[in-house]
Amino acid sequence: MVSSRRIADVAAEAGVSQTTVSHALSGRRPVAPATRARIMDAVERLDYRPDRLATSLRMQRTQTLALIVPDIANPYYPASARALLDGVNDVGFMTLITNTDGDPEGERAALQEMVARRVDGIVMHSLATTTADVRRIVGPDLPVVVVGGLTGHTETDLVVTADSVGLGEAVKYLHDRGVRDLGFVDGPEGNGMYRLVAFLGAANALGMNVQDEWVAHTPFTREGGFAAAMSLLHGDRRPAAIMCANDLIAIGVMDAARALGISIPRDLAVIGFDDIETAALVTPQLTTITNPASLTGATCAELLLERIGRGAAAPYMTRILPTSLVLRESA
Amino acid sequence: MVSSRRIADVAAEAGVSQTTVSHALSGRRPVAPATRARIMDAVERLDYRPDRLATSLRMQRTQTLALIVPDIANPYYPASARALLDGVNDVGFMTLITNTDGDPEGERAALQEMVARRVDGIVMHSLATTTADVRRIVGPDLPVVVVGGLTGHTETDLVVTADSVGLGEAVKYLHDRGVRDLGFVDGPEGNGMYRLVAFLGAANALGMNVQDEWVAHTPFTREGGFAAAMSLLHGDRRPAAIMCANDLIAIGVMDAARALGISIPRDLAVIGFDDIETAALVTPQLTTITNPASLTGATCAELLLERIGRGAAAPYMTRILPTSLVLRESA
DNA sequence: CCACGAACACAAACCGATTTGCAAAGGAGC
DNA sequence: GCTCCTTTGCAAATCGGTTTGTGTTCGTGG
Repeated sequence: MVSSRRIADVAAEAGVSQTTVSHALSGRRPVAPATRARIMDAVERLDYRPDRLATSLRMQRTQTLALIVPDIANPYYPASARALLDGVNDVGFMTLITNTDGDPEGERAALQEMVARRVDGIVMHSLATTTADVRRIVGPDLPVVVVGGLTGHTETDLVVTADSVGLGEAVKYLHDRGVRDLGFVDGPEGNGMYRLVAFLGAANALGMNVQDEWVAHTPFTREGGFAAAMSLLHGDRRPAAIMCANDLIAIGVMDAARALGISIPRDLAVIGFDDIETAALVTPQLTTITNPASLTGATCAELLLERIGRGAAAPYMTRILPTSLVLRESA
Repeated sequence: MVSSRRIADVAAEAGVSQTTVSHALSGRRPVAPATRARIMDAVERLDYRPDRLATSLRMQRTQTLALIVPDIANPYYPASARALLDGVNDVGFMTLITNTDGDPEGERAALQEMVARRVDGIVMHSLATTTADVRRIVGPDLPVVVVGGLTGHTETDLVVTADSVGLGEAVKYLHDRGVRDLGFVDGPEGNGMYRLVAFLGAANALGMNVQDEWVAHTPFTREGGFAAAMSLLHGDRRPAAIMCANDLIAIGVMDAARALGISIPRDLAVIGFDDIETAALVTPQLTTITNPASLTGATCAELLLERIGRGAAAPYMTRILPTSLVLRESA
């Protein structure tokens, strides 16, 4: 109630030394039951709560994690963030969240700031930074989970979705329905382009026709998808289907089709990526590829806690999460 | 790169005292340009970055804020959070985010934890705690902005939306269209029920017929809305319109109507609250009341920074943000 | 040649906790 | 009644910075 109490106040109130209070609270050394009771009583009376700052400085751990995302307002991230927060709150961690807008410089700055704040671990949804870059910035010992990087050689723990599986399913589905002319609207250039690459691989494997002007880059937003599709659909020959790097882009593409009087899915099939909640609510309902956001967040929490428990020496871990095609109305 | 450097290392590298390094970096005392250059050089070479923990402990400010929300995965909050984060990042603040699920005990625990972590300020979307409770928990001096509490006597800074304005518009709109029988699906009982109260006020003023069994409480989710509507629409006499405490509930209500073969808006009008992005994408498009999420977050940032600048003595501030009816297809 | 100011070093206090080495008190065993 | 051990408490060092008071050195102007 009054100004915040220090451990010395508690010691005075209980008539013991600071040391004894600390030991009573942490249990690192035995304290007589009667003494402990007096101390607890004083703690209660003074409404004492240890300063986590001082504790952190002394213990060299902050019980704090960092979550670095491109944009928390992008509907994919909140679900993932929620699962992460739930997973780590149980063991007393709080989480600092920051946005980078996918900007490499922003990602670097965010990492440095988090290091300076001595977080115990970082979860990063990286678009523009490799795990090697990350490791170089944060130093060799800090637990880091990168979401969505490249598998294979990695210098952080990794959670990836098997995008190529879902994308392959989707391309095959379109192929089976007779589609041959395919477009793809990717995120901004230099975002890693994993999905574009996986898409092109699958499309090539089935001999699909993907013309260069049917591949566009745009921000991961509804507006971005709209703009990209408007120019992409204006050529004299247009693709029979457009796949997108996320659902918001796909919704924007559907906006554009509507604006141009193109019927979905009859004249144009549209497939998104992520399966955000909205995907099932739009008209027509969006056919998309599930990207298990909540599972991703929970897996990050698991990996990070395991890493914190095992130390930096243990080999890096990679978890691959499944994706799959969800058929609805847009394709 | 190597393990993290301390200020003493920089002092040694530059051949000056620790004191001079600190002064050079903070500018609190003059340092000769040549010396400063040597120091900056050493900082660069060693990749030194001051330990924010130690600085925070000494300076008694953490450059950290807390954002306490019921559920970051609820689509209303991310937009608000993003605006808040943007507003305070510019001045070097990072933000701890935590979820309470609207649980009073969770809200109390979150507040206490944030106080123990010595955050410089708190933004709380409160459902179950009064500003007086908050003030008692955090002590008299900590800057706090509560979103969505009761205006009038308050013990924190306050950002509220003028819910009654939008609700009044909506009720009047329905009245003008000849609707007399009205229902309301509110959030969980004990959530403050500001919207229910405002709704009832507006409905009474126009002589609407709001039967007790047409008012329900349910979680702020799609599933909650569905369940509430299923039982609400089962009576032998049902309302001609249902208004809801948020859009997710409203979407659930529409699910229920569809399941029961009730046509919207012909047989039942549905009006939501918040105008989340999805509202414009569902079918039929949801008529709802705008709740300017992004503006709310930005306003919280402003208020908090102003409060931090002015100190605890300045009188509490209240900002009232506009809401208004957005006509779409569901009513 | 002296006075004065600027630049900087040095040592120490401080923020608020944890942890260690050491000493005192108390009980058990003989 | 004495020794030995266990239990418990105290003082001080520590985490890594910031800040202050004092002292030293150097350069400049009178």
